[in-house]
Amino acid sequence: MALSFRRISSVRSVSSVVHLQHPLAGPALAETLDGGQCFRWRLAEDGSWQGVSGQVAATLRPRSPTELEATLHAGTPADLRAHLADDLDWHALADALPHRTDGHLATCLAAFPGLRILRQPIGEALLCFLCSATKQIVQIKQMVALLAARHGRPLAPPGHCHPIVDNARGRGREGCQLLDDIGPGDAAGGTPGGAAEVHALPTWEELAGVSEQALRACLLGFRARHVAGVARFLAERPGWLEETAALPYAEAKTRLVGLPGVGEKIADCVLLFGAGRLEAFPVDVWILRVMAQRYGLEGWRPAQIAHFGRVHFGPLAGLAQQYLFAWERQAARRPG
DNA sequence: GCACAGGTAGATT
DNA sequence: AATCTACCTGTG
Repeated sequence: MALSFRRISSVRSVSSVVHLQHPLAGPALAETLDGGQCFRWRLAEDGSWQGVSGQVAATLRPRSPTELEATLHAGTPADLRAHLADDLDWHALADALPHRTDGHLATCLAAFPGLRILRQPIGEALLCFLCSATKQIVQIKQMVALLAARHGRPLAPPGHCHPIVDNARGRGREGCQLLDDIGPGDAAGGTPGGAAEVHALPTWEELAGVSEQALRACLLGFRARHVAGVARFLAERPGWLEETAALPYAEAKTRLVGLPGVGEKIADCVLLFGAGRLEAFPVDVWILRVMAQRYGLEGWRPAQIAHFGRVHFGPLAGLAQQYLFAWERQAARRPG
């Protein structure tokens, strides 16, 4: 199979080495896990990546461009493999973008070789991007962490929280400050002082039972009304999201845009990150800036930019968007 | 104190 | 159909 898991510890252990079929390292790894396409991965102080998606909770340690040491706190290797979308050749996909005739795109590709679009459960993508409206990534992560800690189901029993890693003494402790830790100064909702449990994001069924006030308490602000509205809508329509994910792109997008709080941009994010539709081309303020400043499309409106993107970048426009976004964020962090 | 943040929806021109 | 504006709230 694409990606094999070789156990490196005892029978009960959850630690494995993930052999990637396609290289994922350096800036591409960081940008894939923490570049605004998902909001539950974070870089720990020891250099490991800790994250949750669906039923997966994992700590990843890069060993080589094609090897990740993966400690699974919850979920299966197959789940992790699917989340990382290692069955697709992301270098080949990037090479299929029009970088030979687009110098700026070529620059972005060279800066983040191997950048991926992760596969997230569509319901989680919808929830996260409903929270994203006019918020910075740090704050979206905060909201999502609170939603999981207060309203999500525990993913692993408390005793399961210390991974056994037998090739080093006592390493693995850091796996425990995982995920539901929401930073200093945030008293409520957490497990006081003790080892944090790993929680999944609440399902939409679970969210239907959460009051708008409780959602606001998770720092959602006006987005709480949108989340509550979507929860009410979906509660009466089991399978609606999954059916939507299976529809052709245009039809799926039309359905999503009908949800409260979901416009063109969020619908495209849900389809790109939650339904594997690489043709979806979300147009946000960053992309608007990129197109104005680097493609000379000053004054174009979002709908025009979206059309340009689909035509210019083609069926993998969403991947191009992620590269452009990554480059622009890096430029913003390090001017000059 | 004030603008701004990976937007959306409803009102106004 | 293009252009405002309110909507929440943490951060600089």
